[in-house]
Amino acid sequence: MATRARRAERREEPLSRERIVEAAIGILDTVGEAGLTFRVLAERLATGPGAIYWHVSGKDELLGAATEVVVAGTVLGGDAGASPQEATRALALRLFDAIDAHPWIGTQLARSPGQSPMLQVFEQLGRQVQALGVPRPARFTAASALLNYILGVGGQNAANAHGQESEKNRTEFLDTVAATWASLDPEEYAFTRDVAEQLRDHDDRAEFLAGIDLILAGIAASRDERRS
Amino acid sequence: MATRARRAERREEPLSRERIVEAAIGILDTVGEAGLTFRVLAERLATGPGAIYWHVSGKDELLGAATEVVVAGTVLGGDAGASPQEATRALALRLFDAIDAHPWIGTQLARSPGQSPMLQVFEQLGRQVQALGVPRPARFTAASALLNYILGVGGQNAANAHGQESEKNRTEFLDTVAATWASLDPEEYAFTRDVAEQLRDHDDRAEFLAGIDLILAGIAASRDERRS
DNA sequence: ACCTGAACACCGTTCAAGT
DNA sequence: ACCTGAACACCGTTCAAGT
Repeated sequence: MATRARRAERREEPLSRERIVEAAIGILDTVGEAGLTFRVLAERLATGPGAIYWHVSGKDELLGAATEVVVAGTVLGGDAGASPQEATRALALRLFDAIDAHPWIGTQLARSPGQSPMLQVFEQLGRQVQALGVPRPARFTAASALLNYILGVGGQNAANAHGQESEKNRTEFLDTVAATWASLDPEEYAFTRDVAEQLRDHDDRAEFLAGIDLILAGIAASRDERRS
Repeated sequence: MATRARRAERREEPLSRERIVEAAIGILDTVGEAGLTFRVLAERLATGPGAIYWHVSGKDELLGAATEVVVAGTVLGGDAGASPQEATRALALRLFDAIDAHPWIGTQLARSPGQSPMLQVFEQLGRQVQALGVPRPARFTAASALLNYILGVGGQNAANAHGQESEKNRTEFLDTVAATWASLDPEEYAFTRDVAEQLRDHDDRAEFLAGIDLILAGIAASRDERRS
């Protein structure tokens, strides 16, 4: 019996790059990066592992394609009437939320240097930097600083495996970290101990945004200094 | 014949956590992260894979320990007479160079959230932030911004697999990227195309430092704003 | 053209057996 | 206490064979 006929019987669509990437995203979001296996993916798609290789060259491309889909969906769509500062903050927050919802892109974004997903982010950041009035030679540095900061936070979020959904686990987690920090060697970790207390009512999102604002302030300061 | 006697005959030291971590660093530096295998590591140590598990709980701990050794060696040792700005820049540069020499710590640093290596960096950055005169409640944000930026750049350096040692390959690589950027869709990638030319004489280290300066400028601006 | 699934060449990790 | 190395349970990827 032909494959097509069997699929039709089970009311399944034929295999396609798009369906494969979609299924991969589903697995990544639910089971995490370590859970994405060609065998698991093949099972979910009701086929064998080899079939996937007809549509996708390997795991790297698959992860890249998955990242591209998610990033493309979050990078665009800013408010047209917003100021450059507001637009930058909004873009950064959209990326933060995307990484929060799909922690694996935090790892993946950093791994695709000149690749499409990172370039998409860089492009949008660069446009805002330009709109901020940064002179041409300083734009690359400003956009890169924003990008690298976002990538850094993204990597942290991915590493922290934000899997602990509930708010309770969240505060529990922060309490544990705060307690650990407070118990560090007083001489070796004087600063860390000193700020440990602040960690208990810590809002990742707000903290992320505060970092963006710091860089934006630096951009503004450098720009104004040049003018005078 | 006892193991000890055999080792003595071959003039080998006995296995130890320290020797294992040292050997792992050697492999990581030469063959890269993918080249570090328990079988390869065991061969280099003239033993079986299982022996390593007596001294180290697993691969994660091994990578963590290797990162800790390298980071501990680079985080300390700043000039005592330097200003906080200079000290911050020097610390950041030391980290940049360490990541450049051992690209794998770029990946690894990001993966150890509350772990020792990251905390060591955070602590040193925090001390400089404090020395910069940043008020207490703003210190955490400032230190985090610096840290996340450094982690972001580190991840990029690791991804770019700076393996291409020679200077020639370096400029060749930049030329290729610049050419790729210049050929992007003019509407979709207007900004990236515009800055592509700057990429040809691009100094990673200087660019990294410029980003640090941007954040330092932001920190100074925020601090002074609060004062007035 | 597209799919199947056994097979290959690897992993990290375990563990009975040795010294 | 420490080491050995075969064995286990996985990987990503390939490929002859099918439809």
